[in-house]
Amino acid sequence: MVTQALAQEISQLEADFCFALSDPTRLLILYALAEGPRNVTELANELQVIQPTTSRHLKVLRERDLVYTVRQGTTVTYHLADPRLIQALDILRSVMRDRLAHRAGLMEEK
Amino acid sequence: MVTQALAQEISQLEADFCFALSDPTRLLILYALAEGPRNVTELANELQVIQPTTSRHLKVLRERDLVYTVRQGTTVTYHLADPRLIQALDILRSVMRDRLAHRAGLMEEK
DNA sequence: TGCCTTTATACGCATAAACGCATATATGCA
DNA sequence: TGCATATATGCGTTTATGCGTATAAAGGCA
Repeated sequence: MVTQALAQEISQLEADFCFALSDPTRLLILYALAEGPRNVTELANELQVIQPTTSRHLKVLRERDLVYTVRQGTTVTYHLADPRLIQALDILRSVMRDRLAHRAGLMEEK
Repeated sequence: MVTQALAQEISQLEADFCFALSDPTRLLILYALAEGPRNVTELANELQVIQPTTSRHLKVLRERDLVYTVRQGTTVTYHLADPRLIQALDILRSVMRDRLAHRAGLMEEK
């Protein structure tokens, strides 16, 4: 089937997209940017992560267009590319909460 | 702040949750299960992935409670744990589509 | 018990990710 | 040009991941 190869290709792209979400620091960056644009130094201070590490995480997000940048002199301000990212993350978070609660409930019964 | 440590812990959990979504085969498994429960052999055949690999991916999903299992004799049927997972993935997919279209538009202009 | 089917896991290999450190690059300004 | 600030990257090390092969474990049934 042609559709099989296509589905695999789309899944590859989507997995790569999700990969960007699979790091706690990157998630914190996205949540911070959801409240407003930040430059690299601000993010590093806010998240208590050293600047090179922050910059590298931002690169991962930037390469996948989850964030975009605006240069103002020497500072680079990062913006969340799409608020729906937060919407999707919130859904995942509530699913996760329910799954954890369900698991905790199972533990009590035993 | 106490909230800082808490936010980091939640982000760690959420990142771990997202990690399960960061592999194309696992995404295809979730989409397949969204159409109905499947056992391991069925999934392996459907996705053209050998059985041990399929089983390993299912373990990743199972450990995070994205899927749950029902045993019937020797066969183990996997179920999607929460339809909202697909909802979140669909949102991510549409964000991704828009980002790719945006990127393609930028390339044309050049 | 012994065999068959289904599913899970151990092992080894190749590859990729994350991080800290040092350093390079870019921009503004004196 | 020279210096300072802000950001990005190269490098080496440690750790994690994905995969194929072989094999183990679990359950049904003769």
